[in-house]
Formats: sequence, structure tokens, C-alpha cells
Amino acid sequence: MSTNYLNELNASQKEAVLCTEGPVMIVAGAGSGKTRVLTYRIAHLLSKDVDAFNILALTFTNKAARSMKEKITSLVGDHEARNLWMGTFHSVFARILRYEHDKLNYPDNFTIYDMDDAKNLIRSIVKQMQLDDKVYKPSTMLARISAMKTQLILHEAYRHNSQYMENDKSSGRPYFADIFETYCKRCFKAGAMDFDDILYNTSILLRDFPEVLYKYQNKFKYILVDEYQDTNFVQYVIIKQLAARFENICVVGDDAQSIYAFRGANIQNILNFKSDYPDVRTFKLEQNYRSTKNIVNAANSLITKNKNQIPKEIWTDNDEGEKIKVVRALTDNEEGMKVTRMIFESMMQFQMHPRDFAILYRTNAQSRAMEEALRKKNIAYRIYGGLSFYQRKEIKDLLAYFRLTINCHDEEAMKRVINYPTRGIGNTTIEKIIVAANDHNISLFTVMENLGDFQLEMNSGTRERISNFVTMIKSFSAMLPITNAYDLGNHIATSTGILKDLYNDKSPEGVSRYENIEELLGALKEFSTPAALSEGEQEFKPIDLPDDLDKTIAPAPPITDSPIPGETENGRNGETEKGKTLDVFMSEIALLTDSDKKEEPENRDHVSLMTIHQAKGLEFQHVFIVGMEENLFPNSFSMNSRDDLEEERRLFYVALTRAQKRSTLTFAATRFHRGSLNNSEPSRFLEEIDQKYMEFSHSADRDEWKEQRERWSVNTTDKTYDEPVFRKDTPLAAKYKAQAKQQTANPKPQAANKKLINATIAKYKPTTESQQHLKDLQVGMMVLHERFGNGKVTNLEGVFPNSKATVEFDTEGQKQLLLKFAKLQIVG
DNA sequence: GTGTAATGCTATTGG
DNA sequence: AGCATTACAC
Repeated sequence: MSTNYLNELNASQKEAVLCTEGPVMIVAGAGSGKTRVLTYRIAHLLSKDVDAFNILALTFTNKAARSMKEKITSLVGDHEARNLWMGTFHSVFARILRYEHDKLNYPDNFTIYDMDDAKNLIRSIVKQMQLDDKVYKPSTMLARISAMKTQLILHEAYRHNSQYMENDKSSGRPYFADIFETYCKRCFKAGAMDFDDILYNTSILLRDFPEVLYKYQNKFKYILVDEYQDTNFVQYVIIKQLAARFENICVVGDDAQSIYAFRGANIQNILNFKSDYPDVRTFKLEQNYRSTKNIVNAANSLITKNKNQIPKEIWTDNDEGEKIKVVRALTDNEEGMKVTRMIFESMMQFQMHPRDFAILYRTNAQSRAMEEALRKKNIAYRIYGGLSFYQRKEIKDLLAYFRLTINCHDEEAMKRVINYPTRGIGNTTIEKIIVAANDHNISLFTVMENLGDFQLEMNSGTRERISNFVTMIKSFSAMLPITNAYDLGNHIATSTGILKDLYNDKSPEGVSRYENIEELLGALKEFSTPAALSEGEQEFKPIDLPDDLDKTIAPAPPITDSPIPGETENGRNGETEKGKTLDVFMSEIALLTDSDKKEEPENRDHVSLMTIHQAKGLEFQHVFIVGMEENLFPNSFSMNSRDDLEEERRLFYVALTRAQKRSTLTFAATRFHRGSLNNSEPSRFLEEIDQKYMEFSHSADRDEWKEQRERWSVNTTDKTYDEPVFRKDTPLAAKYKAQAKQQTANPKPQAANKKLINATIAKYKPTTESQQHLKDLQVGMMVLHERFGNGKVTNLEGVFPNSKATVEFDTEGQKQLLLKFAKLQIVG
């Protein structure tokens, strides 16, 4: 590779690229060539004979990883770049967990639950506990569980935190901890991880298995993390663990662009990087190459309203450019029309293309008005996000069959398709199966498979239908290793009757559903055709374990033959002679988002519609930021605290800095919301930008809308801009916030909980193993059951471990239990 | 157990 | 407004 690439960098960029050893923090302002620095840094490492095997680069989206990899490949060649590990936290560590699954007692084919799965599971838990789902709202419960896992607090630790417990009690949700625990257990039992589990489990894996930690510390000698300002605590811990040995850690970020606090991102990670790595070298990239002077200055003037920043001065050599235009519309629909008209006029006047424009909004719901207007004007557009392809009902249904085929214990997939297409297994039957499964702490599938072992009231017809269903799933599973993804997927779609079911529906929606299924099958076909080597086909070098291993880094690794990424335990590698298999496909799509989808070049010329969050890292010639209204942007949910409001402001900063040449802000005086028309007032953010960079179009005459604001206004008179009037925190909110702060202030509050967490993992050991002690169970013995309490064994039949015990419980009466499954303890 | 009609709920941002 | 759950008739 030529070394000329260094000439394409400015002084500070070059320094950041060349300083390859030790901890490095790159503070990169918007449009300062951050991606370029990252890619060149990696290319430079490779040119210095660092092996690609030894580099880990964590990006924010899979798409970013892909495009960076392409760029690096073009710099150093495919052979050099192929073995780079590059991807999102979730995709990289999901991959590692699939190799190391046995350590944590998960199956290698574990399912990844998405948010819908997680919420459905919580809903069913709440229902089963006979709690009110208005008090225990699934979305709220999930958010709390997620926040806890992000802080590395699992249910045992949670229960031992008296503050949490008391908060729950006083807020009327005393059973939260139980829901939390049941949720974790049900996920585990189903062989499933949610998004947070991927990170949580990774951190546990690295903490409790020194040989694994050692292996990955040694593998990833060079670690790069993009968008570091958006990492959360568990991600921070993982990075810290992996980097501990070599400390060749390079983080890139911009505190001004931290916009994910709502999902646990902790801006302190970047602000405190120095204290974690005292000998860190810091580089600042302050020259903006993207935007005009006007845009850069406007954005700068906005962000000064935030406190607590890494000091930096973003500047640009680019043209002065045009002022930021502010446009007012009467309604959201007119806003769409005006934006569309401006796009149309620019296309005519300046020979611009649809691809040069982006319409950014705060909430997905705003896309509709924009979409309608663009469609009327016949301008090509694409809406990112919203309901993505993989979230459509028909797709999820078929994928649920795929999931069951790969992991028959997947509870949410089972519930989804056990009676779709209808096969006469109704709700009452399903309820009975769920109850039995929970009583014995086993999966629904296990119950269905061994239906005769459970005393369930079901007629023979129902039993027959269940048995047929089980047989069908088993037949799919049997085909899995020997059939390529497309053939099996097609077989499943056909033989389950899904394809026929949708084909018979001739309504427009039905037709479109059918087409979606066809599209999925098309994707499968493309995937399974044996072609180029996939990313997965890599090998590890053999690992040498020196004797002088520093214990604090990776203590005393016993030499084991732990699995090596690139192979799977069952000896096959996800490929048949006819092509790649369905399980590989599923593991690859599980973590994809709408934005990750690659676009065919011929389809690329469209106006992009997306939320500001999704626009992060992108740039467009002309950016429209729509819905600049109080309560929408800043959003009403984010006006409770200064921190929240500052995040909204950073979000606006991100939006503004996407623009290369022009930026237009629009707002509507009235807007449809909840099906009714509401008045809205212009966003305070419009006044936070230094007005000399702004231009108010006639319709947005500043005095006029100021007057308008005053007419409706609540609390945004000039005085309040710097110190907005906030609603006071409720005592509870204040409490939670104080706790959160305390937790992040102390990076390792979890050490004390280690025992508890270990206990959890021990509990999750396979039942057959932990049930060994029941081998000697005799009639007359006293036993303890998790749910039923104390009881006496009155009868035993069958041969262990398939024996069945009849137990007379003190409180619950007589129950029949299978020793294979029941968690019984012998007492006394 | 199945299908349709009516009702009721809930609404940011997203791996 | 849109969706999910529920109620009711078959």
C-alpha cells in the first residue's frame, strides 16, 4: 500500500493516525473527518504489520462498519482487511457468545429476542402473576430491566438493594423484582437473549472465565471504538476488560453529539476517559470539512447553551454559505407541501438530485405528511426506520418458524405460530401448556414433546394436533444441517401453509404480504447460493499461554481447548454443499436495522426521510429539519430536567451539522396529533441560534410568530431561554436520578454483587445435572419445591431420571412431578 | 375453537 | 389514528 494516504490528512488527523500505541482519545467535531481518521488509522496499523486478526473496531451501525471495511479494503487490499473484526457492540459480542455459549450454559443457537418479544414475554408474566398491566406496564418494566442490566445489576443484586426495593414498594410496584427475575429465567429457559443480555453476558463471560478473557485480550491487541460518547456502562466495562492487557485503545467521539442517554449511554465515559487511562494522548479534530461557515457558526452558537463540554473550537475553511432559512407553515400538511416545493425548486434551479436532500424529524410519526407531499409531486423518497421489513407481521410469523426450527425452546416464537395458520390449538390449550411449562421450569416445546407425562385436561384431538405440530418442527430441525437456507425456508413457508394462506388473501394488504414473503425468500436465495466467502470464515491463531501472566489482567488461565471462532462445536460451519444454512442467516439478520440495509446504486437517488437519531454520521447537501415546535422538538418528554433538555439540544446540533450547503428549519402552527388538531408554538431552539446566521422567510416573519408565541405561550419568554422553567422532579424521580448518579460515579459498584451474580449463573446450570441428587429420592422423604413449598413424597414411579413423584404439599395439595424437570430439594 | 365486531388503550428517540 | 385485546355469535 502506498503511504501517500498520509498526505490526505491534516496535521491533527495525521497525528491521530500515527499514534498507534497506548490509549488515545480523539475528540472529533462534526464533519471533521472522523471516519477518515479511523479508516486510515486501521490501514496504517495494517501497513505496520499489525495482523488484522488483532484489530477490533466497534462502530455504531453495521452499515458504518461495512463502508469502513470497504474503504480499508480499497487501501490495503482484501487479503489484509478480510480478517478485521468490525461491527456494532451487539453483533461482535453476539458472535463471541455463540462461540463461548457453553461457558454460560446457553445453546450455541440462542435466539435474540427483539423488543416485541421482550414486551410480550413481560406481558404474559404480568398476566400470569395476576398483576395489573396498567400498573406494571410492559414497556415501563422492560425499560427498567434494561436500565438495570446496562448497569450490570441482575435480579438478585436488585433484591439486595433496599433502596430499589423500597422505591418499588412506595411507588406501588412491589413485584417488580419478581417480574425481573421471572423475565430473566424465562429468557434463559427459552435459550434467548435480549439486546441487553448480549452485552451483560459478555461482561460476565470476560469476568468469570480468565482463559476466555485472556484469549480475547490477546486477540484484540488494538481496539477502536467509534461514537464513544454513546456507550453505556456495560459497554464501558467490556472495553475496559478487553483493553486491560495492552491498553491500545483508541476511542473517537464528540461529547456534543451524545444523543443516546435515554438508552443508558453515559457521557461521562468520554468525559472521564482521562482518569481511566492517565497516560492517554488526546487529539482534537476541530476543522470541519463538511459545512459552510454559516452552518458551523450557527451550530457553535447553539451548543454553547449547554454546560459541561470538552472545550473545542470547531471552524471551517469552507464558503460563507447561505443563512439558515426558517419557514413557517399553517399545518403539518402544508409543512410537507412547502418542503416539497423547496426541494422541487432547488432541483430545477440548481440541477440538484433527490439524493441531495434529507428531511429530518424528531419523531417517526412526522414522516407521513412529508411522504404524502413528496408522493404528490412525484419526487423519489425513502423513509428509513419506522416499521422495518423485519418487523412486519407476516415476516415475523415466518421468522418465528425459522426460530423454532433453530431453537425449539424459543417461547415467543412458539406462542406466535403454534396456532398460525390456525390448526385448532386454541388459547385455552396454549394456557395449559404454559402453566405446565412454568410449573416445571421447562420450555413449552418440552411440554408438548412429552405431553403424556403431564396431567393436562385435553381431548385426544388436541393432543394429536400438538403432536403433529411437534413432529413438523422436528422435521424442520432435522433438515437444518443438510439443507440450504433457501430450500428449507421455502419448504417451511409452503408446508406450514403460510404461503397458501397469504396467497388466498386477495386484498391489497394480503397481496403485499405475499410479496413480502416472496422478498424474504428471495433474500434467502441470494444468501444461500454458494458464492464468496462470508465474513464468518476466519480462524484464530493458536494461543500461547505464558507463565508470567499478570493476574490482575487475566488471572491464571487454565489451558483449555476452548472453541475457536471460525468453527462451530458440531463440526460443521454453517454451510452445506448446496449453500449456507438457515441458522447462519438468522444470526446475521437478528441485529440488522433498517439503516443497515444496503442499497442498490440505481435505487439510491431519493430524498431521505429519517429521524435525527438515524441521521447521525450522515451528511446531505440540503437538510430540512421539520417540526421545530415546542413539545415536539424539544420533545415534551424531555423537558423535565436540564439534562434531558441538553440532550435535545445536542440532537438539534447533530441535525444542523448534517448539512453541507443549506439548512432549512420549518415549523407548523397547527399539527395533527392523537387524531385531533393542536396548536403549536415555534421551538425555543429557533431562538437559541445566533440570529445573525438565520433568515426568516416571509411566512415565518419573526415578529409575527413571536407574537403568535406570546399569544399561546406558556413559559418560553426570553428570560427563560438560558434557565428554562422546568417542572420539578417528583420525589421518586429525584431519588432515581440521585441513585443513577451515584452508580455512574462509582465505576465498580458491582464487585459486591459478584457472588450474587455467580449464584444466578450456577442456578442456570442444566437441570439434569443439578437434579442428580434426586436419584436417591424415596417415598416418605420431605422435599422443597420452588413454588409449592414443603411437601412429602407419597409415591414414586418410573426409572430415574424419568421417574415421576407424587408429592403431598403442605399448602398446595397433591402434585405429580417429573424429577427430570422439577426443582426439588430433599429436606432433612 | 374460530371469526368478526366493538371496545379500549396509548402515543419519543433505538441496538 | 391505529393497533391490540376483548366480547360475542357461530
